[in-house]
Amino acid sequence: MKAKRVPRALREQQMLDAAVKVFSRSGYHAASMDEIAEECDVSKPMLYLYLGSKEELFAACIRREADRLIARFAEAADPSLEPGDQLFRGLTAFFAFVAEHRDSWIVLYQQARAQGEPVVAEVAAARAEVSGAVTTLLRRAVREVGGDDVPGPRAGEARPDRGEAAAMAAIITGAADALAGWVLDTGPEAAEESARRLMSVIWIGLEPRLRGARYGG
Amino acid sequence: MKAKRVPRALREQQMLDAAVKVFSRSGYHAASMDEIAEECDVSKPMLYLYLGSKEELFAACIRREADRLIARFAEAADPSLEPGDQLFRGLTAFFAFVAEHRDSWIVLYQQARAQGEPVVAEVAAARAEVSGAVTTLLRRAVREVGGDDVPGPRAGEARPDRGEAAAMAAIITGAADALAGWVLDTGPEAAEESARRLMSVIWIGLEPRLRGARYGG
Amino acid sequence: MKAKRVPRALREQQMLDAAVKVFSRSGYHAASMDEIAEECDVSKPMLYLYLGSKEELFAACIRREADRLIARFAEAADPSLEPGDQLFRGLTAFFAFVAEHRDSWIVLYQQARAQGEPVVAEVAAARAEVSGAVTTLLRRAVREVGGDDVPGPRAGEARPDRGEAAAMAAIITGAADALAGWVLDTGPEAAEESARRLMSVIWIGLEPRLRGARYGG
Amino acid sequence: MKAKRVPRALREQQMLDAAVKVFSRSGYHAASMDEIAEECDVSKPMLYLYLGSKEELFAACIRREADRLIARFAEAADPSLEPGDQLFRGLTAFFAFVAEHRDSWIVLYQQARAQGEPVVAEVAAARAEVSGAVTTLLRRAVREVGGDDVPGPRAGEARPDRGEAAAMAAIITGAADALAGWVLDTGPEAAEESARRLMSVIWIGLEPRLRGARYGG
DNA sequence: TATGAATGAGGGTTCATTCAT
DNA sequence: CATGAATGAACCCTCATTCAT
Repeated sequence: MKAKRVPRALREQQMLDAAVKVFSRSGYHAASMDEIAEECDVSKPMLYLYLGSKEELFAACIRREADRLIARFAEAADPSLEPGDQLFRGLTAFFAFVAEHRDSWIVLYQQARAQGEPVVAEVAAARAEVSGAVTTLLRRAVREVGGDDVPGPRAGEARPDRGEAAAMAAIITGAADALAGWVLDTGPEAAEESARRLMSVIWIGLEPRLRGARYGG
Repeated sequence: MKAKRVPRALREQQMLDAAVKVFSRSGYHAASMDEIAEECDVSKPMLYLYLGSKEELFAACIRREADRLIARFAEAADPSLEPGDQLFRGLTAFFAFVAEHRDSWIVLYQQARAQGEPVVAEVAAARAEVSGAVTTLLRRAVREVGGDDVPGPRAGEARPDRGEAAAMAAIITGAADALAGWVLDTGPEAAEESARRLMSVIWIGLEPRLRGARYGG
Repeated sequence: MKAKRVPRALREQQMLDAAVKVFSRSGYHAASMDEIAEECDVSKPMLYLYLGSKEELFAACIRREADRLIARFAEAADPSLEPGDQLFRGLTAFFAFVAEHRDSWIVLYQQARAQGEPVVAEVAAARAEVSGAVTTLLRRAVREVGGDDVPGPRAGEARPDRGEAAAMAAIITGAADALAGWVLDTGPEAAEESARRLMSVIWIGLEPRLRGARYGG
Repeated sequence: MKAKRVPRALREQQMLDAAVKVFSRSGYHAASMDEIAEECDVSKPMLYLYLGSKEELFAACIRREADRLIARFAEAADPSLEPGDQLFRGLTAFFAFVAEHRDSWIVLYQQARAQGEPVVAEVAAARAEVSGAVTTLLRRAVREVGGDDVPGPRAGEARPDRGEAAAMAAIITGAADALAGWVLDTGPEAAEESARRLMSVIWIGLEPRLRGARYGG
């Protein structure tokens, strides 16, 4: 109860920790500033002094956790590897992150996606960054595999275009997201195992796809 | 002010329509009963008289929309077809539903997943029903493809077990979910096209997978 | 559900019955017109058509039950008896009434006394009528016992004046009231027994009092 | 608008003061939290922050006022006195309390008795404590007067039993209650005068009664 | 005679946010 | 650096009451 003097930088981290915990537990709207303040043993005025407002606080959470996640993914997906391995390692890092930072992931993916208006922007940006990394990876894969420039899929030609890379990235991140949720609900398993599960479904199909193969040929 | 007499059964549908619209726009918590009442030109007491409470109203929305979606999917995924076609038609129906009932889908998938506690159950149930249909489909596919009984993947054997069918269903619905979101953000395209996109990624890989092939050998 | 045509006079009684039941159960404010309408299987508009408003409905209840109670008391307290017997019989009738018409009594005494403003008048009037009967009885007793005219108690003289008769009536009705409540809480006993209990406390003291004896005198 | 800083302990008392005033004026149900908040120049959230809810606020009022009343009574009814004096002094204290704390008494006795369900418990408990004090006093009186053990009144024997002591306590408190109301309605008089009035009716009869005399015996 | 459909108004409760210390 | 005290604004819900049939 007696508030020990704590330097600002540290306090802010404690606040973000508490906020992530509470946001993940109750969702953005249902979470209350009282709850968060209590969780980190600080009075509400401090919260406002340091983080500005509920919305800004939430945005700060999103930013910090997204940065952490992206760092993990980027670090693992060494660009010197070939695309398949890159993706596999990246996904492994992702599942490891989810297991370690359960709350962070819940806020990023489950809670955040939903809200109306004010909050959406932050999360959309964070998510875009993540799937942007995957998109980049896929584009490189296409180039390496196919060689020449890539026309759209609609015109009858086979190889995927830029837009389609984004669609695939959406599919992959969505699938990873869902699988992470499934693992969290079902019981833990090694991050590598989850990554392999996912790769087994998508990559075997994705590789030929990158060469132009399509379902319904 | 208006007070046009409308029979109960009809009014309830109007109310659900309005509620779906508002919930999809603002999310469960941010949506207010006033907003919903205004949206369907009815006073709040009528909402409460017919639908009971905000929570019950939300549950009724979820139920109605989930039933619609499941009906569409089930109707399309004719069990007499072979598994690949079944899934393709089912997904096509799904994407068509999302395009037609944008709000319904948003409530079911985007808004619903997030909330803390009270609402989650309804949505979880609805989602379970959907991915349950896919799981069933995959199990049948495994049987048809593999012939004999199916051991687990952890023990070193190759073919996916029952739990893994659920994981795959999660992956597929998650991927479909994400792709639907991408289509909604990016601009419309034919439902068949989206389904083909998705099948191109997952089915080409899934079929060998059903026979026991795995990534990373 | 199908409303059988019922003549107005009868319906009104049914409504009052239901209202008494509900008012006694929940109190004036907490009772809702819906509850009452449902209790007597009639639609709310009928309630309003016949009884006017919640307040009027309550007043009608009070009036009817108070009249019943007063009739019982008056009938029993035969003025040809001597005062002690008169009171004893009156009280016996009162306790019998309470036992038979539990709800009526609760509304009259427990619920009714409390409310703020609008309702109070009706109840005050009814109660005044009851204790008025007792006051009359006591005045006659004083006359019979004492003979001559009665000065006030403040001037040093002994015999009770008119005001004091009212005070005594208040004491007696209050005591009867409390004892009735006690009996209701504790378990039933014969009305005569209750009356005797009460008389044993008050009358033995009251009789000398009527002659001018006082405590601390 | 005002926002004068007042320490919590004090504010709580102000709130209880205001609440007692308003509850006594309008009754539990009819009283609104807005009214109470306005009465003590505080915003509603403060009320809720400090006292929890309307029900808890009411309970707190009851508790505080009941404690005050009981303290007054107990302090006056010095157990070293003989029973009659004890009761006389206790009643005097009671009537003094009623005159001084009109609202408190109204809440305790008039308003509180009535309500449906939630509130009843608190008041019942408080009232039980009061008449418990009287019961104790009567029991001691019985012992002092009668000497030996006390059988029930139903079996033909004369002296009152334990249950009957409670009945008598109910009678006495009910009578005091009623007389207090009468005094409040009629105009003030000295507390001693009221107590003497009441003793004159009940004690002269009660004393013989304690020895076994009965009406109609 | 009888009712399903409808509402204005208000009550209890909570929340994000800010002073004054 | 830190907080207890305070509030405007909403939100969910319910009620007494009335049309239109």
